Amino acid sequence: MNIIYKIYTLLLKKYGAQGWWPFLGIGYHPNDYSYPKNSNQIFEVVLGSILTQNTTFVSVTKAMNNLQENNCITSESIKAMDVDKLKEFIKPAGYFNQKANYILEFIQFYDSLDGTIPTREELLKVKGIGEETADSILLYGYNQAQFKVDAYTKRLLLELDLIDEKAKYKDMKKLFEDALEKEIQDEDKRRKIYQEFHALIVEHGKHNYSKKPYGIDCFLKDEI
DNA sequence: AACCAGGACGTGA
DNA sequence: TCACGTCATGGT
Repeated sequence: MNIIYKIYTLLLKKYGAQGWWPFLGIGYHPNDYSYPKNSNQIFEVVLGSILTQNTTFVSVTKAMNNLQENNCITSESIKAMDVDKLKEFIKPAGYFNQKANYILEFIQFYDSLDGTIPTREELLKVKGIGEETADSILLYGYNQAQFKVDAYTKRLLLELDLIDEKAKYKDMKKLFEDALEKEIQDEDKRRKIYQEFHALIVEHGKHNYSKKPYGIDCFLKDEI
């Protein structure tokens, strides 16, 4: 077992399945990786992916609830509403001016897809979708085996001495994907692990890599 | 009161 | 390419 996969097993043992997505309604379903099931649910994941940029889960949940309570959780309903209303609903998530525009930009792109699955390159051309959001959309929205890297991931890798400071997003993404491809051959099984792994890193990150100095009580340092 | 959150973009060097 | 400022609300 390589070190990356070992980190996954250790995190899973400590925190259990996180059951990320959906944000809304029925809530999280640990060990259920079947979401989303239709176009509206895919769009809901995109909304969450954009709103969650540099913001906390709780703030995004407020924004998502605002949207749902006003029946504005679909791309069609958002297109039909006033932009200022949209900004008002998503305000708790921060950067509401930018994010409102990002959402509208994505809807144009989403309509042009006509139900087909976008490539990562196509997503990256949409204003407001960077590497992490693209991977989030593909991984949790389209159930594609794309590993998502975030700030916690980099801090963890740094603290475990698996990368250096100047490691870039693609370097870290490749580190995880190469390691997990060797361990897990079945792509759909791997995709489920990608989904769970990132959620586990966030959970571990909240506890150990949120405030400096990072990782002082990180149990992974002793186990690896 | 400073710092950070499930980041991305625009700018200048 | 890369370092840096900006975007903004909300919790600790």
